[in-house]
Amino acid sequence: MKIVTWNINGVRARIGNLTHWLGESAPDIVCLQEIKSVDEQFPRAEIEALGYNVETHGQKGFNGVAILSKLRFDEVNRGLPGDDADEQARFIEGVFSTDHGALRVVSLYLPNGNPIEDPVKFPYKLAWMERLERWASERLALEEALVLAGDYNVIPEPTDARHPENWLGDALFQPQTRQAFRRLKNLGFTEALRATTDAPDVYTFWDYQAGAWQKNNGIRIDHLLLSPEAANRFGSASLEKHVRAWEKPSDHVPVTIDLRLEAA
DNA sequence: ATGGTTGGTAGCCAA
Repeated sequence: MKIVTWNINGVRARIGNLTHWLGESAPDIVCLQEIKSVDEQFPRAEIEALGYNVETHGQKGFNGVAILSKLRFDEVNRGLPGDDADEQARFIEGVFSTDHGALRVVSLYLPNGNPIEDPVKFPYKLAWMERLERWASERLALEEALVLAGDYNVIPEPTDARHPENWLGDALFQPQTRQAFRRLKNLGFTEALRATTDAPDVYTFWDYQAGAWQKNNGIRIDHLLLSPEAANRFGSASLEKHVRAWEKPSDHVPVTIDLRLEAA
């Protein structure tokens, strides 16, 4: 089973890109972030025509996440628990049936948090990470295959940036940010891409500005965390970097994992 | 080098 996370940076601006990629990559489950669309305007018909079930958690203008799946959804949950006042659409969970029991897949878009001096934005990021850790801890107790996939807006280590020195003042690379990500992982998750390779220069995002893609000035901020039950079925992770060179690309590329699971 | 680019939206904001 092929599961992918991709920050698409505007699903309506990228629908041709998305359907073409779905055709060539043929993923089973796709976690999208930054759909920048309300649910009513999500281009679901084009995607359903390719054989996918579509569940969205949209918002006007910004944010928004979705899960596309060839498997039928047994259950869908929208929003990260822990703060009823949080109206930002950054979290959706789907549950599926496989030949090895339940599979839970989350598409998450973790807050950016910049600028760090802002009285709201960076604290919101850290609070969101605390909520995620609490939620993940509860889900791990279920002892099911769980995949937390998304744009974490976290550069875990200096080797995850081409120029780490340029990110020292950035919310994506703050010590508190990195520590919160480590705390989450250390609950018992396997980080799929780093379980596959420890090579440097493995990036998932290149800014549109200043020729970042051409210079390979990237960062690795899109991650898939696997529960022990998912890690036991894990094959390998890979990047679909070629889509970054397409016309009108997203600034992120798809990150793909293979799990030895089949739809039940 | 405090630049540069993009999407969504309608003024700039978020990234």
